Amino acid sequence: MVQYNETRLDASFAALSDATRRGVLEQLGRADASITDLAEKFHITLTGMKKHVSVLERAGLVTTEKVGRVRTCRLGLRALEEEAAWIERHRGLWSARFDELDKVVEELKRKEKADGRKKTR
Amino acid sequence: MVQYNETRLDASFAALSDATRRGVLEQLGRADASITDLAEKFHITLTGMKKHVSVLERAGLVTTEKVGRVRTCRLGLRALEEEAAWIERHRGLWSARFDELDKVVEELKRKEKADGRKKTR
DNA sequence: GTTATACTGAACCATATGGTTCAGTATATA
DNA sequence: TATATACTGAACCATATGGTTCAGTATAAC
Repeated sequence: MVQYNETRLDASFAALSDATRRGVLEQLGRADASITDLAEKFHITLTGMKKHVSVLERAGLVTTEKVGRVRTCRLGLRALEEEAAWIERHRGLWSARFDELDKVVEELKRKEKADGRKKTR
Repeated sequence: MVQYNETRLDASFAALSDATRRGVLEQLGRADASITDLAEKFHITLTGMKKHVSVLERAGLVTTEKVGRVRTCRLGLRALEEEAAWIERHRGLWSARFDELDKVVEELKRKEKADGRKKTR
């Protein structure tokens, strides 16, 4: 019954798939920054950085506020919760699946041993 | 000192940014499946599904094995560990950052109150 | 009032993505 | 051996991405 916003997951995983944008998030984790700050830090044009920030903003990972001529970027409040939930849920499925396989293997081993007489745990 | 494989993170977050591929992972969490199985399940062509599976495979999230004419897909062993680690690490930064802001706010409140005479914790 | 700063938007470019169709190849099945 | 199945690869299409340049607008500083 876990309900994910598929569209937002699309947007945020896509946002995370770029090293520059992950870097920006990391940076904003340390301090708020203007578009200019970020553009300089990552050696791309202002316009280029603006685009990255827009992507992060659309994904809800960053919020921005313009005061005077400066747009300040900060981490979004929502912050990776949904993404973490999705991944954790699937890590669960994953390991359940592997445990299951393990059990089958165990069972096979057990039977093999039993056939060879001795019963082991 | 945490070292991520940036290229792989790129690939796997990109792989996760598509709802069909997330569905495939979910499906493979329940049972292994052939390309045909998956293509039918998601109502796209064989060729289309093949591409999705290739993307997941390149990201290391899925492994496949061809026996006879059937290619069986299963979850990769690596399974989201790096992605989970990245996200968890940054959730940490995130909340540290917000705690910090909270502290500043607390401090401001405290001062305000102190100015109004009474000192509160 | 002029100039410098900080951003914004449009347009362009090369490449990638998600999908298709069509034409194979390889392997089972009858 | 003939036929059906399961995949594979090439080619195409529309749209998106990550980047640029260039031409603005708005605000601050002199």
